[in-house]
Amino acid sequence: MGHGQGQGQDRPDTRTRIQDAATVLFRRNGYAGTGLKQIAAEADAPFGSIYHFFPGGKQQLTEETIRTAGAAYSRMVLALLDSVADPVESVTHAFATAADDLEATGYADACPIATVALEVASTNETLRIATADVFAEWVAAGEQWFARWVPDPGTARSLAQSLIMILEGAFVLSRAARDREPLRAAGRSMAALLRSAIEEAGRPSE
Amino acid sequence: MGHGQGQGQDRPDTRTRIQDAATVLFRRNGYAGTGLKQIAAEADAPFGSIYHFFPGGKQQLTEETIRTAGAAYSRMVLALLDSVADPVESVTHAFATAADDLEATGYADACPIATVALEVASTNETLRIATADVFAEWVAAGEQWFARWVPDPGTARSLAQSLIMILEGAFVLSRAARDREPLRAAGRSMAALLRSAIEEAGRPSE
DNA sequence: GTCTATAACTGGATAGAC
DNA sequence: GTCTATCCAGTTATAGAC
Repeated sequence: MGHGQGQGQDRPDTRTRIQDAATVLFRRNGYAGTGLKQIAAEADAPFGSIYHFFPGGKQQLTEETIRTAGAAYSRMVLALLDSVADPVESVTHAFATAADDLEATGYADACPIATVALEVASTNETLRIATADVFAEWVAAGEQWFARWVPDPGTARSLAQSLIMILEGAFVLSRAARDREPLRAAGRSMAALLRSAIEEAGRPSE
Repeated sequence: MGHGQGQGQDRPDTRTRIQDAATVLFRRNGYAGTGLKQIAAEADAPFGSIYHFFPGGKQQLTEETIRTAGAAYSRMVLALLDSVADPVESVTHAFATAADDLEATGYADACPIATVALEVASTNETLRIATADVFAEWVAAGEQWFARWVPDPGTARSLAQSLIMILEGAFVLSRAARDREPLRAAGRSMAALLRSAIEEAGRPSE
């Protein structure tokens, strides 16, 4: 090993730890509910390091967190959807997994950006656009995924939007009730929606 | 006119103004993002009146706001659903109205409790339960409404949950993008879901 | 019951030592 | 680059005059 960024301990660098801590805290406590001092403590980093790595302060840290966590979440969900061959079973399995994961984390780890998205929608234009960009990427990725089984692009897009929306809404209800049932019901509805769309595509001459 | 609560001006009493202001501000800026001083200013009430009428402070004010606004929103949506005879058209019309209302308010006035619900789900047990109670009442009311057209109670309940979830998720995406399209897509999906359920109920012997 | 002043604390942001 | 001390505006909450 040379010198420089060798840490002896096997942990990420300060900048990464700050961003990871911010991701966790924003997801659980929201934007206004999370303090920079709290982030520094959770990251085990000195307070000043936040402004060293993120000169734009809380807004810059939050924007990078939204975009990074949003992209990571998209990859995670797509990998989950690709782990099952049949599309309807795949959607059902994805919602069931989300329900179990949510319960396993004490109903804390749902969507990484939804709380912040609602908080900033009317209060911070820069962050609002960041959340909008993330959702737009999710819809585009979902549209590509559904296009494998539903030829009409408009239908595929509508299915992708619906999956994201019903998942987001289910997260709200499941977290509030501390109950997996809403997420499971969401999975059943999304499966039904996809099944109908595939059937519809099977008989185009109507 | 006698004496006592005659105000000369025709405006609600102080307590009501405080609660109304809190409803508006929580909906737009969230729980942590709204200060009591801001609420007092918006209500045109002295700061001390908040603690006079709500001795439990911010938490008590928020809890009463969640429950009151939640019940009012439920009545509003049900009245909207009852304004059209055909159930599928009714659902479509309700989502279209929500989309237009959201756009008309600068994408600010969506669900009155969703932002707060996500913020408090992991941080304040009293408020988390208040939001859960409101959502449970919404599901129960929706179940009764769908039961008029779908005999199976489980299906009616699932439809009610799905409507609320897809509406909540659509609010998140529409507010983030400042675009009515997600809410419109949500309306189409919910209409499709209901149509399938009604058809299913029409041929019970399968 | 109305309203003001202030206490006690936490927020984001900055300056500057090392 | 790391870390501490501090500033000032903001928060919730309370005390007490009127």
